[in-house]
Amino acid sequence: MRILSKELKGHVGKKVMVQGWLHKKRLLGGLTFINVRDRAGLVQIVIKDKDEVEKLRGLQVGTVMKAEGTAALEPRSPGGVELHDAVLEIMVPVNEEPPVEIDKPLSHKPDNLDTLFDNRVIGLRNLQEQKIFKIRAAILRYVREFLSGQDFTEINSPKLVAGAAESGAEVFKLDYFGQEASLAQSPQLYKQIMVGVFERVFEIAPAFRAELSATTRHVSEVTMLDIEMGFIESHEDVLNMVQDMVYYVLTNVHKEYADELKSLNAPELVIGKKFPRYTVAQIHELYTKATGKDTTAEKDLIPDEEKWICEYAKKHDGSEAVYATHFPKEVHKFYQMLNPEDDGETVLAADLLFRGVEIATCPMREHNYDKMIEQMKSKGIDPTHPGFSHYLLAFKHGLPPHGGCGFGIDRFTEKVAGLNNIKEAILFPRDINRLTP
RNA sequence: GGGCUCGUGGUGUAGAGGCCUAACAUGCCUCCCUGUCACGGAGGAGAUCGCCGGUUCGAAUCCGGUCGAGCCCGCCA
Repeated sequence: MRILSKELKGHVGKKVMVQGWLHKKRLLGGLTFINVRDRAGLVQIVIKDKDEVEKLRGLQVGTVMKAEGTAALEPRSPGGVELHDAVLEIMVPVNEEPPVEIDKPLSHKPDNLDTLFDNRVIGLRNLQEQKIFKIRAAILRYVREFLSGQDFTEINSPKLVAGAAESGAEVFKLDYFGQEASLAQSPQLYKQIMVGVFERVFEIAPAFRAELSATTRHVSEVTMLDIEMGFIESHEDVLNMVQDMVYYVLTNVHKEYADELKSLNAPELVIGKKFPRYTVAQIHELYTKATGKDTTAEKDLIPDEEKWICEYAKKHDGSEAVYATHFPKEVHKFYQMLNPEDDGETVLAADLLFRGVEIATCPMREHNYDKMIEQMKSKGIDPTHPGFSHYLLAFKHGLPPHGGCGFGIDRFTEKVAGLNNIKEAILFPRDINRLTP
């Protein structure tokens, strides 16, 4: 029976068998140490028998192998336990040396990202790379845990959709059996429709953006966490729900993956249960005063302001997460609710910023059918388009006040792990000039 | 779409007109080594310096073009 590297200490003195990939060889003459990697980590195997060592001659890192030996307590061993008197069996010999090294950190310098991704298939076996994606998986696990605990139902909406675009982003067009279709750039319309079914829904899925953006925070295929919640009393309910979720995820991930985050040089987490909130106008004002660069005429936040306000909130409020609220109506989407408190000058939408980038947009939706039609028309959108007619049907037949968020999992993982480029947090990133591997 | 920057063995870097017959680290190969954990030691293979053209007695190095990549802005999330 196979046991895992982490289970070795429970079998001290017993004969055990491990399987995994050859990770490292250290030949000291009469004594050989090898590390074998399995899904739980590394196991050190000590070999004295010359014939056993000889089995590894010419074989490279990545060789799939089996080792049977005695688990022995050994304080000089990395994990305190190691395998002695091992008999090796090569399951899949590997003769080619790996294109990148897997036992020391790979370069994440901007100039080397191309090589990093070209060699991604093997590079992901690197223990440091693995940590990033273990953390990403934990983020998703805690998101699901939190939302399930709040009675949200996880849904899957179609990614092949009829032409219409629900936001300003460019879409990938494709031929759908002769009909014009596109890849979904957001599940926005479907998650709102599903509020009419389950009240509270969320989806974790790819969204496709055909923007010609080449920055450290844009990719063509993103993983979005989309949440929508019905029967809210105010925009505050949305902001609080997302805030509580982010707090839950961050604190748990930092507890479970403290060692990994440290070894990735991720920054210390600075956060409280309540995230500070600043209006867009306040941010413009504070930024202009602090930097001398006048942004008060801007509608949206400029990237440098997003960075700046996060630094400010970290120092001033002890929080690396901060809400930018009260976006001017000029940047609003037709499905977002205008703020009744200022006659619709601003929109009930807020951006969640974390460590300098926008992580999520958290608006309240317009749920009144007639107002929706009106807002669509004012944005030049045809409500009778097949991409919208079904959507509007849900409103006609009753949607409660609702709101939610579109939350970028890739950006969030990037920032949690202390990375500098969204692509480093994606297994196989897609951007304007990368479609492989 | 606009601006700026970078392409040197598999990988990461140094070299910035002649010292380059291109250096260092790591990885790989051979040998030595019984507690390594970035093992150590000795030796070896591996790059026409992205590509094309130009300037020059002489180009990895300067210039032009081209291809590839990165970063910022815009757009967007």
